[in-house]
Amino acid sequence: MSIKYAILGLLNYTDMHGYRIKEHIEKNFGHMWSINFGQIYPNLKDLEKDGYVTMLELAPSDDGGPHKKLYTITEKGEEELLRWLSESPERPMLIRDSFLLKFAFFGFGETGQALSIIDEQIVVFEEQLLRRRKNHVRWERMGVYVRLLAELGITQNEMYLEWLRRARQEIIHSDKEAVLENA
Amino acid sequence: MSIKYAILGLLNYTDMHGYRIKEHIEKNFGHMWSINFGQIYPNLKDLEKDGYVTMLELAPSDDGGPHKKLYTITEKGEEELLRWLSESPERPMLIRDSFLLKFAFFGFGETGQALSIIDEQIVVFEEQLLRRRKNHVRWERMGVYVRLLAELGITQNEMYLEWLRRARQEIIHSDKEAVLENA
DNA sequence: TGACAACTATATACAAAGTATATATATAAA
DNA sequence: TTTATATATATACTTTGTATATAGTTGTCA
Repeated sequence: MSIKYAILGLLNYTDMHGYRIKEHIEKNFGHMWSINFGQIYPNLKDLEKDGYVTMLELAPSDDGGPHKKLYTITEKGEEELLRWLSESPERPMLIRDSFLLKFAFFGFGETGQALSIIDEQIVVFEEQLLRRRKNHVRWERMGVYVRLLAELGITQNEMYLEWLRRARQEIIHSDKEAVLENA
Repeated sequence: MSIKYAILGLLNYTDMHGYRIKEHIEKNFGHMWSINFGQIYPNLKDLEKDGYVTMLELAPSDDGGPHKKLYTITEKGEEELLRWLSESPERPMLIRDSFLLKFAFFGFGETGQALSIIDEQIVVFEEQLLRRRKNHVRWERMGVYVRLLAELGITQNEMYLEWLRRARQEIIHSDKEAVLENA
């Protein structure tokens, strides 16, 4: 239900076609948000059907480029976006993360395997943190809200890395204890 | 794909039926994870079809209670769980949160509305933090991994609350500046 | 120049995750 | 004894996410 509003929100900045929407999300929110064409095109159709956007079909000859469908938000669409903005968000966020799920069951497997997967995660999030810090400069000029979101991403990333490193240490520690108890 | 492994992991602790699985998740991970019967029952059927679990049908007369289907993990199921544990998690976590999405577009709406939604979020996460802290004592006895997960939840929650409060202040600040500029 | 890769662009089938609701029995309470 | 609540399963449906097909455009390099 919220993907429709994500698209509507982007179209409220500027007219776009599906491909451009994906590109925009990837460039600006690629580290914390991703979307697929399989979600974009059907949703654009629905938004048009509901009268929230209008579609202008551009034949290849019109601008030299490939066949495009340019979408523009309507007045009804803007109203709907504002209505949604003023509405309380449904339920609090839920974290669906296959690493954390795995982590919960690491006790059933071998400590060595757990540690090497944790090490992989540390690398992944170190790289992500670098990307986020690099992007932060660009986002600073895009208004409070976008800047604050970017800062949340960075803080959350730093905290998560700290936790991963601490987890690593504590797992090693508790493993040694277990070995001693068995001796 | 990972819900199957969540169920398999729980069944590796002890035999359960669908209703009990939901109850268990709600009690222990209800603040960070939720699951529906519509996900549990079809997945249990699939797991049985694939030979990862066996099912024992209990008629109402057998134990006095209502009709139950007790599921037990098989050796093949345990092997599959261990194989999955040793595998690198697919892609890093992605946060799907309707509040944060809304936040990105708050600039299109009125500052007052944004602030009141932020205030609601603060209340929600203050309550959640209390629940998490209360549960922490119970989780301390459940091994390193579960304890570390609980601690991640608490730290993440504290950090998020701090961010919400800071965001609130900075939005008010930048709103005053905007008013002055217009004057 | 002409073949081939990379990029732009849309579309659809499919799978997984999540929501809503229906059904039935058992137990507790009023 | 009726009613509400808890236990238990099932299924239809919606939303989200993945994979893949199709087609024109641009760039390149042999």
